[in-house]
Amino acid sequence: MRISAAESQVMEALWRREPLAAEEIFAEVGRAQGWAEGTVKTLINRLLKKKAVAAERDGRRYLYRPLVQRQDYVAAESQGLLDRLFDGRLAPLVSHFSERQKLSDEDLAELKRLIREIDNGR
Amino acid sequence: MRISAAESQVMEALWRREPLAAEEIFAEVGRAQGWAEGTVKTLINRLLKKKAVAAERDGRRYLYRPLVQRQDYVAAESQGLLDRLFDGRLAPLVSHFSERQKLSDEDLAELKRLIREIDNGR
DNA sequence: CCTGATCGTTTACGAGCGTAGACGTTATGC
DNA sequence: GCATAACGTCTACGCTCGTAAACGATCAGG
Repeated sequence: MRISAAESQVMEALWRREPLAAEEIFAEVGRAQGWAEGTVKTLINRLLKKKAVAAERDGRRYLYRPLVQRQDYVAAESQGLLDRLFDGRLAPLVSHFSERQKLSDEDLAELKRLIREIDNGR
Repeated sequence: MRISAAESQVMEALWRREPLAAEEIFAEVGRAQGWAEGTVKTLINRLLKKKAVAAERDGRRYLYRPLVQRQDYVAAESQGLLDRLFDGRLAPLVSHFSERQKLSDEDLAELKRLIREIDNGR
């Protein structure tokens, strides 16, 4: 079951801190997005139905936890993009950004460091 | 104006070869996707309304050309993903894939070559 | 000319999404 | 105990998408 864009905002809040009550989720993301409280409630409910979050009672209210891991969500989204646009390969994506002058010196340095690290681990 | 997933299939066909008639687009992507011809016609029309493709008459039919460039589409999608999930930076994305064992030796080699290239250009 | 094939245009419909109000239930302070 | 505030649940509505059929115009062959 797919997590929509608005829903992912709620998930991000839960991935940052967990568990959260509806009120807290609203404070974390709803307000920033300009959402009414009802909107946040709907999103939470849809995520519950999708089994992306779990609820545990806490007195009069519920506390919510993510069931889907951010890792997995990020992996699915990234792989999807890579498959759709870059033939499933990473290098063309990096290449794309470098061609668009979207690679700062800092990015480049980070990439180098990263690659050295990976090399060391093999 | 956003290009949807199904619509992007049509765009991909036009990016590969241009211009194309509706019939050809259907042959290129519709059939592979298991779409009926009507479906392809709808997609083309929506893309026309979105000004993502242009039509020029060719006898009894139209030939379609992309108005949006693949470069731009890819850039928008990629940047969106990066912003949403990786704080707008490329290195964390690469890092993500390496952590998930999604980097083959080949990928790694390609990345190295790429970085050397970029370095030479600076 | 008329008719059928071939295009494009219009209409349709259910699902998901963004957005949110209405309604119901329950705990709690007076 | 009762009114009220605080939660969660249910209902709603317009829009986009995926999917496609129906309809209408037009060209070509008989």
